[in-house]
Amino acid sequence: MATGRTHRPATTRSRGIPEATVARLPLYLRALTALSERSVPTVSSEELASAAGVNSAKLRKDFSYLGSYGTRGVGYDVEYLVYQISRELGLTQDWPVVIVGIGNLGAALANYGGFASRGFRVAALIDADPAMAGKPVAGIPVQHTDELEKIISDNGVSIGVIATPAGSAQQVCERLVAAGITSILNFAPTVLSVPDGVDVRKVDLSIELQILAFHEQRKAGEEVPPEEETAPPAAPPAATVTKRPDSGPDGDVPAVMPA
Amino acid sequence: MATGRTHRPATTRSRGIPEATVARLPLYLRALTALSERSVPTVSSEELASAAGVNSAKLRKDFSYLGSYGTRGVGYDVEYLVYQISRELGLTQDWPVVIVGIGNLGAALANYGGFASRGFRVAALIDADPAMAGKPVAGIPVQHTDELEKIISDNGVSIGVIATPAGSAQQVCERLVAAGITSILNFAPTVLSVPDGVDVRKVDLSIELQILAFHEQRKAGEEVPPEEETAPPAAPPAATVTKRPDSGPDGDVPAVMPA
DNA sequence: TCGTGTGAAGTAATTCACAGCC
DNA sequence: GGCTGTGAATTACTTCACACGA
Repeated sequence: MATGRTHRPATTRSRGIPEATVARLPLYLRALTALSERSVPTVSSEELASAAGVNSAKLRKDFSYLGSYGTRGVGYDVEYLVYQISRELGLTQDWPVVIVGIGNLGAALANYGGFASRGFRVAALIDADPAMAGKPVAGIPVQHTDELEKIISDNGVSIGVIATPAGSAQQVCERLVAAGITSILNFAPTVLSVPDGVDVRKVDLSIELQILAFHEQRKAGEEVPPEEETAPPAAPPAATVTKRPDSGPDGDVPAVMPA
Repeated sequence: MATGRTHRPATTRSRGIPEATVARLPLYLRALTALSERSVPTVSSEELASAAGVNSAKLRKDFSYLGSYGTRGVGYDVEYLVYQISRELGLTQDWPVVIVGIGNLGAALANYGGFASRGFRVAALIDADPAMAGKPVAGIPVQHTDELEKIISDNGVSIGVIATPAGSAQQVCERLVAAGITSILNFAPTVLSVPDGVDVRKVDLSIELQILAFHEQRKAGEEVPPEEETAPPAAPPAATVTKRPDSGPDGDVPAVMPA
């Protein structure tokens, strides 16, 4: 999962709905919306689960936390379920969001159609570069960071997206929080620290690739058998280094990587 | 968490390392790299955990799956740990990746520095639009989809990034897999189906925002107490609809949302 | 009869708490 | 004395399997 919460221990069930379930509701919603467009009236847990890429037991259990919205022997009413999930997710109102940091990524986010179509409205684009100020991106003029507090309070924004370089992210985060933002989606490759009551989710492209590389390496390792010992890596610290019995092939050279 | 695996049940412990631990290793690595740049020689689990945004018990447990790389009473040797985690993640080799779909997002990804700096090399950019062919993005000329198979086999690419519109994603995915790709990072808002042995991770911007909206709504709901009943929503299907005792405030109107 | 809804069972992840080593 | 490493306890999540209602 490209993501993770920060505050509020994952253990806290939000209104009794497990966090893992909440994370899947948008998936179900997307599948249901597609069915709705094709005017499919009802759907079984099996069909919907398959469209959402999960198994049907999980889906039924997930829905059971919301209430009993299906009909035994029949399935779920698509339109009704779309509404119930939308309401549960808070998508029956629209949420103004601000995007801070209008570089390549910020601009891509501003242009991303998936926001507007799901109850999110880009209320403002903010960048620290004065040269950007006034330039329209995705039809919205970029405003300077100086205006940040005013923009947020004037528009009643509670969700902020950080797409700045890592070095500025914490500072931007603090200004957002001070200005009243209580939910942050962070694309900067850095850990944000926020006070209690503020939610942070992060999306880190390089972390996702690293996780893939881990599994990729494993696949490769299965084909190539033992592999002869190469010179052991960087000098261990002055300590007895034990290794798990099942630990993998030794690599070759330390190769410390840049930031 | 912006993400999730697809095949290979999450239950499968890769070489004994829990999936949840693997997902945190890149986080530790990033924190360690920062310490390394500041020439900090050793770090305690407490300090490192705080820098990575997790608690120290979790961090120590995570490291215990890799081996015993610390020194009791002292902490962990930064350089050594950087190497060990890099090796575990497969980052001591570099991984060529292809990015398919060079729109706003694809271009942003191509320009993203975090890839190159961590062992990933953008081997090629691929787009279906003939008008894009030859145009350089991030210094790399875009190639046409026709070349996809050749590019992958010529460069021995095993990791692919899909940044196409949702409608083309599955088809692109199938071509990638047929050409030998075994790990996919999917930015298209769609569920990809892949054969066994292929890993998929997804990043969906709109899903992340929806999860934030859920929690945001909850916060708002805590302030506003009971709230008078509004007219009940969309006509329920012909069935007795039960609701969980603790279910939330009723919204107002169905408001079916577009795709 | 069919498919939902859900207790119960099973599995994974987290946290506790302390023995062991420096 | 301080901090790692790890079994044990806890909590969260998933899957099973079947009663129940349409």
